[in-house]
Amino acid sequence: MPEGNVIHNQARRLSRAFKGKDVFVDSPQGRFDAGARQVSGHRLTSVQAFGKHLYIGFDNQLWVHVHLGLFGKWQIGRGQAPEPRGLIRVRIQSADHYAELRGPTVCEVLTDGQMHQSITRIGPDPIRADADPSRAWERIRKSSSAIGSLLMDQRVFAGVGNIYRAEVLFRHNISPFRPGSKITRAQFDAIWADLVVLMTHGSKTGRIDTVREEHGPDAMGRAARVDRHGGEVYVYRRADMPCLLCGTVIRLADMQGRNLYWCPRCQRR
DNA sequence: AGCTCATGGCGAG
DNA sequence: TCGCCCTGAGCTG
Repeated sequence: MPEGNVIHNQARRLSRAFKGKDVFVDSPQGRFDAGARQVSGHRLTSVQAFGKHLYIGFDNQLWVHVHLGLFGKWQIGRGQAPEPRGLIRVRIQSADHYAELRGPTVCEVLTDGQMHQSITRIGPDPIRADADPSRAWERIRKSSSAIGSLLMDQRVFAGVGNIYRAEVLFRHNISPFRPGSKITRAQFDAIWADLVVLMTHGSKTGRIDTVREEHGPDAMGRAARVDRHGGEVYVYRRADMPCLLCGTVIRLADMQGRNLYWCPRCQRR
């Protein structure tokens, strides 16, 4: 259940384990048999992350494109792969590592042309050095949609998910309901710069920590929330608990089918 | 055993 | 906006 930071983290780990190696690829579950056959036995040449999308390249000019969706999970280990347990869509094995993929929403083989076509549909990714934030700004400044929606739109901010959305808006005192057109250039620049720092950090740790040092464990005499995913956050999954900065009860609403958390006092329209 | 929930995204209406 | 797809964990009985 990953946001872009986790995909980048896994891309690095997959690269370290398999890049430059001849790999055996199969699908114990069977749903990716045909795809696995197209790349198995080939040298794995590249692992790229764009937002929440992962592309694994092989020396026959084919890519395996993976999107984990809400349930997908990679498990990477050293040594021999264990007996398959549960539903394993894809398994990659080299002489000394193995990786298991479960529950992805997308798992498909792409040609080189299709892969490049695919990445043009993905917006700028704050974790990538080659990202162009002006593409995001151009969409936001003329949009009447709520900024809370725009942050979740992968054509606007690639890799931002429900946790970063809630947390970055809290950090900038912006209501998730404010329309994109009411976001100033300075606010956008600050949000983007913050996402670069937060998400790059998150890609190294594999978790999402957003609480500023000065608001650490003793803010208002309350411990900052350590969420189930392992990171320390201000508002995410803290509905009905007091805001760490002002004590107001954190609110929960449904925004396009996803849980939205915010502090109605700290975050202004 | 069965239900609910989750860091996502798509297509139908 | 809704329903549906993907899987497993953590409850409840």
